[in-house]
Amino acid sequence: MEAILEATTRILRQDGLAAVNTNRVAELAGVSVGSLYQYFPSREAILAELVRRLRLSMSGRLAAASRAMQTRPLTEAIPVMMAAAVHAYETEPRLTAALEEAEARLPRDPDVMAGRRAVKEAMIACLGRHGFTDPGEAAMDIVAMTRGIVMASIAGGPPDFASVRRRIERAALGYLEGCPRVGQSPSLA
Amino acid sequence: MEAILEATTRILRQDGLAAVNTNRVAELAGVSVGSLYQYFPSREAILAELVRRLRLSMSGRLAAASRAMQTRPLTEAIPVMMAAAVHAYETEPRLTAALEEAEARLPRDPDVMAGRRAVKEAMIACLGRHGFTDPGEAAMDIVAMTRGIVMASIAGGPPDFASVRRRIERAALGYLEGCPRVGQSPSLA
Amino acid sequence: MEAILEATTRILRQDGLAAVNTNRVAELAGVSVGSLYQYFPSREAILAELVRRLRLSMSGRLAAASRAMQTRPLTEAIPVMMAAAVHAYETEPRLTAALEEAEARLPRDPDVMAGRRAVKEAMIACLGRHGFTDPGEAAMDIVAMTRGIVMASIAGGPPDFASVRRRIERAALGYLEGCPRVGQSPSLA
Amino acid sequence: MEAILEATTRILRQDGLAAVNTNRVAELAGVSVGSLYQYFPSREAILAELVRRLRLSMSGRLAAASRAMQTRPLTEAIPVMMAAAVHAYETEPRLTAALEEAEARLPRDPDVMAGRRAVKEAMIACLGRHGFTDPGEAAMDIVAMTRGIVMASIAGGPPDFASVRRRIERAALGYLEGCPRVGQSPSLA
DNA sequence: GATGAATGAGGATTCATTCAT
DNA sequence: GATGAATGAATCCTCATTCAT
Repeated sequence: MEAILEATTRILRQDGLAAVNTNRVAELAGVSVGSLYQYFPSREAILAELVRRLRLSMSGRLAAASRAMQTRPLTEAIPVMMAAAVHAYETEPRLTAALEEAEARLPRDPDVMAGRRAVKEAMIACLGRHGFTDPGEAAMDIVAMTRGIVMASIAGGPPDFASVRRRIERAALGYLEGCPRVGQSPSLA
Repeated sequence: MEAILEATTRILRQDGLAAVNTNRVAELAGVSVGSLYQYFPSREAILAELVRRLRLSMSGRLAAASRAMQTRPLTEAIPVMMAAAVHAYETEPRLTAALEEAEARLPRDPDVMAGRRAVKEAMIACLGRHGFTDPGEAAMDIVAMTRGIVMASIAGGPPDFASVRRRIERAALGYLEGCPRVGQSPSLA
Repeated sequence: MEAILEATTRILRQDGLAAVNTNRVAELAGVSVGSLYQYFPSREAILAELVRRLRLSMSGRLAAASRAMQTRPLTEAIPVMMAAAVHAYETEPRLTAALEEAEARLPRDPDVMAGRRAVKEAMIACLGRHGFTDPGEAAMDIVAMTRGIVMASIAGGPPDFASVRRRIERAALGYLEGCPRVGQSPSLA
Repeated sequence: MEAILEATTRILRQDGLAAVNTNRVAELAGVSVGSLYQYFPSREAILAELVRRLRLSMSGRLAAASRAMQTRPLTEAIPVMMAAAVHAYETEPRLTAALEEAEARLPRDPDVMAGRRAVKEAMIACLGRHGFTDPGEAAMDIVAMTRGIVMASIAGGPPDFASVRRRIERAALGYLEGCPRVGQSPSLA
């Protein structure tokens, strides 16, 4: 079972979503197609599981960052949050992109939705502490901007992730600067 | 020929890229498969043509906006630019998303690349006029952020585009606020 | 009409029988498919006409050689006959091979059969004059051997036709040496 | 797998190469198209395997004949060699012709080339023992003549193979009579 | 007569899934 | 539980032929 997921991961990383077919996965995993179907009811189910794990690890990482930054000023928290958000893209760009592609094709999975929500919650928690009026909207946008910049950066071969992170921080902080807050101090710090 | 493109467009809009197959396109277009292949050498060619048209219209729209805003302050130019950039997503969210997916799968097409470059050039032209040190990077990031926010907004059903546009402007202006400029005035206006 | 045959010939020569399709022929001939079908009822008919012409030219050439050698000894006649038989392969190896392939696929055509018969008759006339008991059989075999050697020689790129001709003469004369004759002289000359 | 080859063989024998298509083969073999593709990667591969087997059996038969005739005079060896060379055409004329046609269309296969070479080598071994100056050329020509006569005999329905063999022997011996040899005796025996 | 757009049956190939062993 | 051979619907594409203009 782990072998099946591992094999799928490898194919996703190397040749993308379209190259994932049950026969190839089974062969690479060293099991038979029959066994594959014993553990997963369908090809989709394998991908769904992988997507679930990705979302879980992402949300876990962001939640941890959010907790760690609980008492820190925004200018310090945002870079840490952004690093957490970008982590998967940075370490596994092709795999992550392929899994996001898979996620888009798959029917809505509750666990995946929960993971996405958790990512947002972590951001919301972080932003809420700093008095933003609509932390949900801001969280969603920041995550979306981040994904946008990272995906575009990846598209042209492996990018300089230091630069990517710097620009993401700039985008996030810039965006937040324009967001309405209750009783805010003039600076974000 | 237009009928074929129209049929493909309809399928793309309704059921996404995976649902586009030559038989269905031909049927919906009211022609035979043979005729389809008389006008397009392959399934890919149909999609390529549609992608090309999308890129062309996008770049045209942005170039026009850039020209129109030539002498205006950034705070006025950015909203106009952003509206132009988002137009396709706003009017045809599912179709546009499907075509972007198609674009990713298709081999690099010179016209499409030119279209993409033109979009960036329009942004660069606009930003360059306001003294940004690296307008290319800023242009790429703003376009990427924009796409990110729009795609995320679309994902959960048809969004309130007025809100989307407002947030995109906020993101773009916020990002630019943090960008290095030569001899810049303290404000963006 | 000649243009159609000419175009077909060109395709046959360059890309072989499988590459002959009505659209390509029409295009290369500079006419429309419709016109093509005005002159020839089917794709096969075009090929049949070409095969017919090949057989006609072959039989004409051999008949002429046979007539010219009417009063000459076999050792002189055979080289001339062989040269005539091989002429088409020598000048148009690819085209001739392609047409023989076509002939094999086509339904028996009376004209083509007549041409084949005429080739045989020319050989028979030549051999009959020299007292062979079964000139028909000998003629058929000599023609067949000739084709065999030529086709095999051609298979490995353009051969040295001087050598090919010499070997064919050797084969033909050697074969005839072993054939029963009525009142034959001990030598073939 | 054997069933697939058997079905293909049957179609080849009955209706020739053009009639071989994967659907028909699968149906006649009593398997699904999917199964066919489990055993053979393509239509060509099926034909290639059949061609390979034909070449193998031909070369095996000729090599055996060559070995058996190692110490016998040419006049005795040639009939045996010719019988071996013609065997496939004699027992399966239509199938053999169809497979040779297939071979011509298929990309060069190393095994098939080896088989062809082996056929020639067997002839060369046999001829070399009798002092022919250029046994390679003679071998090629004799094989080619043989094929030529057999194919032509076959063309007009199933021939009298006793007669065919006799004529092939005559052709081979006659050809060899005219070939240069080192220190040869006046007769071929 | 000429045109060439339209037709659609036919053919090769893929791959998710099943099920007898 | 495991296996992997078998399935066949689905898909892309070709090309001989027709027929309205």
